[in-house]
Amino acid sequence: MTQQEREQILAEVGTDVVFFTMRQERLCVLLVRREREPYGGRWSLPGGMVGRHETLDAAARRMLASKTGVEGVYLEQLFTFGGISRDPRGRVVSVAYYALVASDRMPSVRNMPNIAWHEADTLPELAFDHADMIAMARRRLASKLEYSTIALQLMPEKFTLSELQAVYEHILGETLDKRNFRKRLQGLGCLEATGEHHRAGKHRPAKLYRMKSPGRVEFIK
Amino acid sequence: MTQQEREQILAEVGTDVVFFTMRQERLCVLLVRREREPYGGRWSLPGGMVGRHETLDAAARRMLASKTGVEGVYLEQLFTFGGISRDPRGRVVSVAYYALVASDRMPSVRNMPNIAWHEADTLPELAFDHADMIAMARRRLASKLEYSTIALQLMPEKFTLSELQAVYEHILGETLDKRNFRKRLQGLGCLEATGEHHRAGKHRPAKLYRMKSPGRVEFIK
DNA sequence: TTGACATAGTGTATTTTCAACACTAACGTT
DNA sequence: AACGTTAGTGTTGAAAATACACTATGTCAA
Repeated sequence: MTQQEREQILAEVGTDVVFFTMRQERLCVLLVRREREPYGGRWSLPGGMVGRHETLDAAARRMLASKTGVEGVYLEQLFTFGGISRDPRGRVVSVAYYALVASDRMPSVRNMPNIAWHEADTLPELAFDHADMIAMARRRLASKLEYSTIALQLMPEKFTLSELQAVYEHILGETLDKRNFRKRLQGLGCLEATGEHHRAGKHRPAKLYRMKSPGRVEFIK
Repeated sequence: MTQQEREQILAEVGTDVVFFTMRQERLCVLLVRREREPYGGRWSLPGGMVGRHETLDAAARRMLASKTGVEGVYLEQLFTFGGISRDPRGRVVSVAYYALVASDRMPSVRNMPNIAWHEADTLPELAFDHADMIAMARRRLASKLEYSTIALQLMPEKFTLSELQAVYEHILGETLDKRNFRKRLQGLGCLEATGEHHRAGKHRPAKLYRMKSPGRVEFIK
């Protein structure tokens, strides 16, 4: 392989992260407003180039930490996007990730006008192929709800079963039967009651639960 | 970003393809013997660098075509491997794919001593992180058997239900009940009897089936 | 204090799906 | 014609998923 050929095939490798959280029972995605061209002014996913001495996972975590300061969240490789013209500046292959953060660990993005949580159902026009990435991440998330405990990564430390059900319903886009839902989730054996109660209005307080092994995602069935 | 920083983050992007077929009821993987260092003499997956003006999928298909001549096979992105030291020559990020080819379209690799099909159960020591790629591809293939018709991509144009069952059993590593298997597969509605029969020994001939939509992989249930 | 309201919490009956299981059919061979 | 070998076929019981409605416990206001 000549040096010239070698130049030919070098590319930039980036990562973009679809960062989900729940806010007011809505699934939200963290977006960053681009300052420069291309797509100046448009919203985009947090992302950037992978360092020469950095793994892909580490790069994705760095993207999150640099924009939000959060660490230790659930992160999973999603898909690698390699369209030839996906970045008008040149060939950039992007390894997309998705991440989940519990709503109580969700970083504040106030005072940062160029970083904001957007409802996943009503996204603005996005830069690059980021809309495709988000769509794929949503599909992956929804399908993982069916066979893993991944939804718990979106919950705060303590939560009620009704809140958990609302998360499932919102992501799946369908309503679930309350009794069947509770039977199934409690049957998994990865939740425990805290003994505390959550008072939220003029009605019966709800029991608070927590994960037995926070951070652990289990496959079920 | 300075030019120097830009150099820092350029990487080579390659693809490696885990190419499966069935031979004598065994799952096999196409391997290529490396001629040069590193890992000179070891077996490796067919792979190479992604061209500057080539999508990732196209690159993966090119790897297959250049080694085997086959085209139009089932191909799916598997995972992107980005370990820092996975290639001792320098930073190479590899987008791994896996591919399936029907046994009757399986290319001949005779007269090519450096290309060979190896049984997936008894692989030699492999170059780079290719053993990880194959292991992941096998897991993915096995799990897709459960919820898609992907196994049909490994079958020749016409096949018997017993042959199909043998493929399932081999990949899943467990025996299946004949009646339940036939009930399920025939119930999918993607097979049709050809009317022909397959004579193979001193016993009752088996009906031959074909896919209604060859090449199409459907999700089930 | 009591009645209205709102959400939490609970069990059973039915349907559907999955799993286990054994014999007859058709061909070749001796 | 009897034997060996694989093809082909239904039923039954168990388990899992689904559908479904009422009581419990708090707040608030009259």
